[in-house]
Amino acid sequence: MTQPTSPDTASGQEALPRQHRQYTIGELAKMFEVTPRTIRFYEQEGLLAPRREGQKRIYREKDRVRLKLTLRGKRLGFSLGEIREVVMMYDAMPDGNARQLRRLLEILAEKRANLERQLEDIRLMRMELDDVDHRAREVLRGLGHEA
Amino acid sequence: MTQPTSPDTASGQEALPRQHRQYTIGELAKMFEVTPRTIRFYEQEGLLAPRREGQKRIYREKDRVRLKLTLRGKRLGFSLGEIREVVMMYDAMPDGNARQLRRLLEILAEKRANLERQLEDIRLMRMELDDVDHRAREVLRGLGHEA
DNA sequence: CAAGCACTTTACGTTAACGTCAACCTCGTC
DNA sequence: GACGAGGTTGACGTTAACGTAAAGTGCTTG
Repeated sequence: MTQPTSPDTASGQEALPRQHRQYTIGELAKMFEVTPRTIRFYEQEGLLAPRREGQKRIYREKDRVRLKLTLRGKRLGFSLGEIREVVMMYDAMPDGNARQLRRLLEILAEKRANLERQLEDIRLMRMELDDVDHRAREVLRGLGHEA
Repeated sequence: MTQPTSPDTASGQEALPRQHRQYTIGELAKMFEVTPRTIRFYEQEGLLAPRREGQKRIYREKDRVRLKLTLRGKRLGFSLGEIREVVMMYDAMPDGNARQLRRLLEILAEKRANLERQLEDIRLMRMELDDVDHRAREVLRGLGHEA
């Protein structure tokens, strides 16, 4: 278990304004607790596009943020394809045509609806966990009082 | 698109107290918008254990609830294995020994932590969606004013 | 009774998201 | 100059969660 650098307070070189900070694939990997393989895979899937220095990949702040968003999306159960849809359209926005933008708004509405349902699911599951928890504690109390 | 019966207001035979209501695999499938194959698979994975009437599976209220919880868990990104852990321990509770119960409480704590992180993720992603949404609308407004 | 429908089991196929391994560069350093 | 610690590109393996197809059972309906 090598201590991963906090992905948001990333320092290492303290004095560097994180704006210009660059990362190797291994650094990013440790930072987010994924493997380099995963990061390369995301690139292959069109989610990242780091610059190259010779053969090596060089990640900049923007790439780090993308990776962060990607992983957050994954934790929420979105597929890489879905994540790509939003992330890429976001990038293409400034010069996007109206149809593209409207399509983007549609997608966003979908995602949002999805999130709302998840919120409700979480609320319900919390209540159920509470319930199970209470019962379990009561049974435990009972066991304590006998034999 | 065959209208699925609402899984919570399930009626069909109006006058039956849902306590004793029984379901075929197809009914449950439509109700929750999954395929029979999925339901059989969940059984094979130890998440359901319907009674048999001859060869056919007969689902009772308890089974329906289990399926509902299972699907909710899935929407929250839990694996079938994780879901089974909780659901099975819940069932084993009344006669569970102390070690089992403590283990259950541990698992519940884990799940809960997971949910809390998801809540935070949702909060953050909402903000980002809001952001992208605003930008997109502004760009659209801009396009409207020219050409 | 034949047809059709819903159910059954068995078994192989598929997809997403990586893991794993081989074979290769390239740098700093001992 | 050998070496270890990083990096690189293939290419094949793996797992979860089903899909799909084949072949059979059982009811009930024209």
